[in-house]
Amino acid sequence: MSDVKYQDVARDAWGWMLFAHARVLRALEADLLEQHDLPITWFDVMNRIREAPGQRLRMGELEKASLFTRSGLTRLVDRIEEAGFVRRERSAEDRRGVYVVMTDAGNAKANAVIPDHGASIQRHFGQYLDPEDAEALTIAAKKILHGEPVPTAVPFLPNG
Amino acid sequence: MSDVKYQDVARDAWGWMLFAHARVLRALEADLLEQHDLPITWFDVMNRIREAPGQRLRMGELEKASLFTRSGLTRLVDRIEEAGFVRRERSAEDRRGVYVVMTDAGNAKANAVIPDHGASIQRHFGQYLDPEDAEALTIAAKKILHGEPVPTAVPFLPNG
DNA sequence: GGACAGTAGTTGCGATGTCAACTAATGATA
DNA sequence: TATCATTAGTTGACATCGCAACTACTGTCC
Repeated sequence: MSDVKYQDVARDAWGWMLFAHARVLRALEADLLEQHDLPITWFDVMNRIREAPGQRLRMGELEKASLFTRSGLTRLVDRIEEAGFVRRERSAEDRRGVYVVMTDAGNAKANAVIPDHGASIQRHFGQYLDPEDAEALTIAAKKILHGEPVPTAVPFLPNG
Repeated sequence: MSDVKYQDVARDAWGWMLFAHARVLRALEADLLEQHDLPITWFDVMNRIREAPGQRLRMGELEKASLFTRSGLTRLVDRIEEAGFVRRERSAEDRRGVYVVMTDAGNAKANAVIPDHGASIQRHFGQYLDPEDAEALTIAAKKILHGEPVPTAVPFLPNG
């Protein structure tokens, strides 16, 4: 197989991946909003904080885990905080820093949402894949991310 | 393998796919903007029009191919038109309708961009995948899109 | 041929995200 | 301790996108 042809294979894969990604994401967003009135970006941020030790995370760490920009996160956390699902705490050690912390209301909300969201992923994504397909997809994605920093836990929504 | 475990496999795959998607898309966008001062959304729309018979496409067809909403496309086409890469022509048969048509400047721009964009895809995506990985990814993506309408040609950027 | 449902596309408004500039705190250097 | 580069996070200005409402045109039904 020539180099040119291989490039075509890769380019095709990228195109199809993009299309599939967009369709699934839209469906998941719609489900979450309809069933729980929760934007998927909020849910993603909340899950990352829940996964962190002490259920709290600095803005900078959230940025690395979420692929949002810092300023985008500031505003996103503003909204989630206003809804009462997280709160900000100034860091004692470094007074520039802020911890974003889960609230009880936030944890309750997340616990209510997670089963339905898992079902949504199954319905719009997993249902169509054999286990080998899913494994292959995971392997390919990890290769693409190669040396770059990746989330420690598997995300529900890495990029908002 | 239990159902629960299989759901986890699928959910993991979705998470990793999302992360990989976001990273690659950001890199491609940045390259295209830096090398050719062209937003990737513009490039995507232009390519879809180029692929269409007569290098022209109705707004509604563009909507199906791009996963943008109609109103989003109206404004996106506004901007591309203002830059001179496409133009609108009212349909003769149906005077409600509009064709978006490539201009010479638009074709020249696309021709200049395509090789570099292909190289970007290779650099940020294809480089890390064996041919089998890329094939598996394509197969999985097609399965996910199952019965839904899909683009006739493989897109560079399906979802803007 | 007049009413009216349906279709094509645009527009007003609001929501969300980015970039660059900013404030505030830290830490190293002298 | 004064200076200054660096880091954490926020804010202002702006761009983009979606939903719902709108205009304009088509085609059908009576």
